[in-house]
Amino acid sequence: MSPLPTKDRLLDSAEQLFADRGHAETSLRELTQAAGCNLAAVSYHFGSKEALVHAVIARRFQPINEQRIALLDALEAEGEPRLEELLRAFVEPVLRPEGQHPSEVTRVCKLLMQVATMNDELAAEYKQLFQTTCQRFVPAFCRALPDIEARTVFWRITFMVAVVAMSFSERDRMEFISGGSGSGHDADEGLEQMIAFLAGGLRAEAPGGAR
Amino acid sequence: MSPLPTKDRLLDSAEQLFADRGHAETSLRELTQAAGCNLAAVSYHFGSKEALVHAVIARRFQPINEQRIALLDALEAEGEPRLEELLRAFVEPVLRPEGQHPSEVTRVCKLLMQVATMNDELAAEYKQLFQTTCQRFVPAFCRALPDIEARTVFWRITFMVAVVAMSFSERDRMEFISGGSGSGHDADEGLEQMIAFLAGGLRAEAPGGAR
DNA sequence: GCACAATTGAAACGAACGTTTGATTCAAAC
DNA sequence: GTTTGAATCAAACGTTCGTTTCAATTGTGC
Repeated sequence: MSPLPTKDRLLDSAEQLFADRGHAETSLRELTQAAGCNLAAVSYHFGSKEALVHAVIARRFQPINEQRIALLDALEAEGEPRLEELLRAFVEPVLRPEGQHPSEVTRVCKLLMQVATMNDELAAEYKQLFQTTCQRFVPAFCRALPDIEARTVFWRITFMVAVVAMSFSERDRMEFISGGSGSGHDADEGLEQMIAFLAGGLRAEAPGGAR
Repeated sequence: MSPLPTKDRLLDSAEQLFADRGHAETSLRELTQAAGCNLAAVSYHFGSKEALVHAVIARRFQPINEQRIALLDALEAEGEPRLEELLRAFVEPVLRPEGQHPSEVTRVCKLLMQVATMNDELAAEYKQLFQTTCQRFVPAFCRALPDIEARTVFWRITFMVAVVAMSFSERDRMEFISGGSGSGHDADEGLEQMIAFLAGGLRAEAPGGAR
């Protein structure tokens, strides 16, 4: 009937439900029912609900950051990367992850948002998954923007993180914004639009000069 | 002892706790204890926990959007506003709300994020609070960016919304990004940095041309 | 065919949840 | 001084939660 083992079905159902309504509002009973397995399977395979949450998050975020680092390595092997190349290496693993269906992008971005919103002691553990990415990309962005002082670059990377995490966390936000006349369902177009937007923002005239 | 009436103390404590860990993970027992009142006070003054959540959100978001519309009215009374002026009218009510302590900015942005993450049928009700703002600002941004086609402007407004809602939702994100060497605790500087970044992104060369 | 470990199943556990109840307090109106 | 209505309180309600238990089932090496 179900080709996947119980552990994977649990991860899949949990990801879906956690992204849709948050882990706090998802009970193990509806989760295990969606996965087609017994309630006790969560304790058996993961130990606790909290451990399942962690497994769901790590399963998605680790590959994203590994892919980011790999792309950055490839870029830096050929010299100093241009800003747009850096942006592509940073954004593409989220918006066009390898071997993954585009319909999963919204789900992953919802998880990203929820982790960013967390304030528990748990959150620190999840955010550590992004530490290496930060340590590698922040200096690279600074080098790609030599005319902009570091403090301004830090601000703008903060803004960039918000764009990457939140823009695709809801399929219909662009439809709401445009009043129904435009929908942002094309992930490839969204990627190019996002890179262009971020490049413009990162390279913008420093505040004070622009007024 | 406590100068504020129970209803207001409940709203204040609820806002604080909802922002910190989310409404689903906040029990009415700890909430009423923080507010220094009885457990039944929530039912008495609001009817239900859900109604309290709604009251907390509406109390912050309604003034923000009213202030946005008022600023936009003032701008358009003097002709066609420039892009930076539009941005200021859109961002300032969030980052520098009138008669409010700057320490509350983070709290409000956390609420903004959580509403953006919601997928319940409730969420639609909350997002309706932003409908008028959308209907007024989106055409204004399109007029301020005559060289950029509407579809691209819609994408970029989506990105802008992410920046405004999420960038200040955590006090220490910039510190994490900068590796500890920079902190984004100055709301005034953040406002100017954000406007400059958004202006650059909104005016950027259209995707495809920039490659 | 048998022993054995891994996995699944139904049922129950205590704890915590949102809500309701009914008595009590308290200040203003008459 | 009495009445009245709003506000607060402690206590209990039924439900749902995550977790545990232990028997039943399954698959595998011998």
